[in-house]
Amino acid sequence: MDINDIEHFLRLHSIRPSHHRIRVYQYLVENRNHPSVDIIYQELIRDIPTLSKTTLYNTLELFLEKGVAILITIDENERRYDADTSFHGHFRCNTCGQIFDIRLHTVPRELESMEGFEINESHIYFKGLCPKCLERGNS
Amino acid sequence: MDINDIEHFLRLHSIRPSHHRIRVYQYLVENRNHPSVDIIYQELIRDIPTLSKTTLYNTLELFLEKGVAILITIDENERRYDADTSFHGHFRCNTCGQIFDIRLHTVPRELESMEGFEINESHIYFKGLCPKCLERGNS
DNA sequence: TTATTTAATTGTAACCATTACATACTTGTA
DNA sequence: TACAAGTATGTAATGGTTACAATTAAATAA
Repeated sequence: MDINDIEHFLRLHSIRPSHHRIRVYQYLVENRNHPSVDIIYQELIRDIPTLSKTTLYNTLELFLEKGVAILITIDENERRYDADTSFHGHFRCNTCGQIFDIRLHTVPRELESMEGFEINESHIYFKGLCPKCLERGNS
Repeated sequence: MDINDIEHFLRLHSIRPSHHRIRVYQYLVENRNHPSVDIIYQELIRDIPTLSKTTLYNTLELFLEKGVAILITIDENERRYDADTSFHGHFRCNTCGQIFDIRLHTVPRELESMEGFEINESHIYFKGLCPKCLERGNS
């Protein structure tokens, strides 16, 4: 996704495409690693030495509001973000901490017990051990 | 659930039933409100004036390890606990903050894309507006 | 029961992600 | 160019959680 596309995309979602916002969104799109604020910060600060963490928090909060990113709370300690807003699940390895996307076949429609509720977000989280860490632990 | 039953239950899960542990577990069982640490603390401190928050954190961490409670991370700001360890979903109202249990019919078995993973926990979270807040907002 | 060992609890301080807020800077528009 | 509105910055505060050393309680054996 090139800069112009990102600019256009952000505008489409009524987000003014400032330099920083473009860079943050670009990072999210190109790195599907469900990064924490600190990971994004450490990565971008190398190119944008004046970047502040408050700006990151503001920008990410704006992305959530405008619906171009989602918040993942699978980690108890810090928030993680994902530019893939389509419905999918996540798996976190309890050893290495990595977060994997899980393609979901059966979209949960538990509407029976949820009449009268307005559902805006659905999240499915799995936790356990990823193949690499499993292998490492067995050897 | 009376004190002796709780004591026995904790022992069964290799948890030494100290006074505080019994009280904490009793609170969790009798109050299915998915409390935060602070809520439990405010409630128990009235009866146990010497209770410390560190003890609460230690106790709840032990409960998680031993599998007699689960951690709910549906709230971005604080951890919540549930003595109901059977598989069920949760709904959080974005207005009043209340957390509801959701009975799930279709247990997610997304095993296709998850071969090689060891799954220890599954969580399903919904967020939106509860009936009461919806009604209040419309009037 | 008493002595002894081990485990549980406490209180304080530290930690760290997140937020508040006032200031400074950019950008868009006339 | 000048103005207004929107963005970004840095510092300090907030608040949930953790580390740790000291104290207290519980379990076991003599």
